[in-house]
Amino acid sequence: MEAWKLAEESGIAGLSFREVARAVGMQAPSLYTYFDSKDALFDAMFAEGYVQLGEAVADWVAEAEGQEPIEAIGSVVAKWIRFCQASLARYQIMFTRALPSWQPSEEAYAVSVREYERMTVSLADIGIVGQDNLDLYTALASGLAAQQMANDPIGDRWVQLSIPAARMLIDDINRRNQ
Amino acid sequence: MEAWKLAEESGIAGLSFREVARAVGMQAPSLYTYFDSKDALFDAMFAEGYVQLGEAVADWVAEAEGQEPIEAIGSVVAKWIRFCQASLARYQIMFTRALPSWQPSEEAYAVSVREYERMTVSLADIGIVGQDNLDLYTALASGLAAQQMANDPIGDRWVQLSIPAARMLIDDINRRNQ
DNA sequence: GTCTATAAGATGATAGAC
DNA sequence: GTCTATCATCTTATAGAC
Repeated sequence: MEAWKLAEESGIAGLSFREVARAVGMQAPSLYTYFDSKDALFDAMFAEGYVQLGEAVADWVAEAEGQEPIEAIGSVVAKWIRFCQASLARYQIMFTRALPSWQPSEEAYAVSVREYERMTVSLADIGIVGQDNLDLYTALASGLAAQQMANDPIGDRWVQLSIPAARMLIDDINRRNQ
Repeated sequence: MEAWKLAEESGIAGLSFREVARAVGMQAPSLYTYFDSKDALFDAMFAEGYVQLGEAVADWVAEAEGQEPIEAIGSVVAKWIRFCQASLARYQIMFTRALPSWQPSEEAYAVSVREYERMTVSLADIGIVGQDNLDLYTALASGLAAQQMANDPIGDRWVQLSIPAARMLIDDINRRNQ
């Protein structure tokens, strides 16, 4: 999908249907054969982003196999932040409300829900269960990513805090479970 | 500033200079008397957002006077998330890279730095010092806000986790300081 | 300071030929 | 399926009258 590259410069909200057509060697009307509207294009990008995330997470989880919970979570979060950094546009459409007037279709949304549910299974394996704990986990991870993207988009200032953050969370959960 | 209202519907990236002029009872060319360009308007909005935040934070800190660190931080974070929820456009321009091709001017940026430094002083008062601890704090707070804005923009699902999150952070810092 | 008029161009989307 | 041509509208920004 060429659209990702084009959306990097001015953000997902600045993406032009015409430009996407041009980038794939078409005129704009021809692209309407593949996408009914610009919103349908956003929809495809949203779903594709979650498919990419699903494949990546499978690898990350496999690589973390056998590690202690803190290292496992910390390393997966660090890789997830890198995944966000790899594409601002993808990050914006998947995880923020950069396009308030756009909503994913039911089908596209279902893809993201499936990915969330897979995440909850992985987290349950290492003892993170319950909605509040899951919400605290997503807040911590997305906060590291948000700060990294906003204040150090090509560096690793918050990436480096992934392990300390994971330790903080795991210790907190263990303490409350005593 | 009428511009905020207009930017809510389609996000800060969808804000139109023309529309802003209209909303304040002017034609677009007249508004150029006050702002040299659209970027200059963004600049003024960015700076105004930080002025509003500064005033609000002063109140929040006063209200938290005498509370224990956990309650003090938790209540300020909860109020900060509400501040973000009050305006998506303000949240986007102040805390995200929703406009990748726009950068605040040096003067506007200085306003945000001053606000950050005031925050570090308040946090130092309750024992949160050192860049890593500050970065962990901003990650935690901005993560709660990011999840709230993206997944429950008018609710309080992550707002309610402000105190538990503050407890997690303070306990973690205390443990490391032992 | 504010206006009308306009430049110069982009946008999403459609009609209809081939 | 892809194209040219076009619609209708939007955009930022400027020139110049009052």
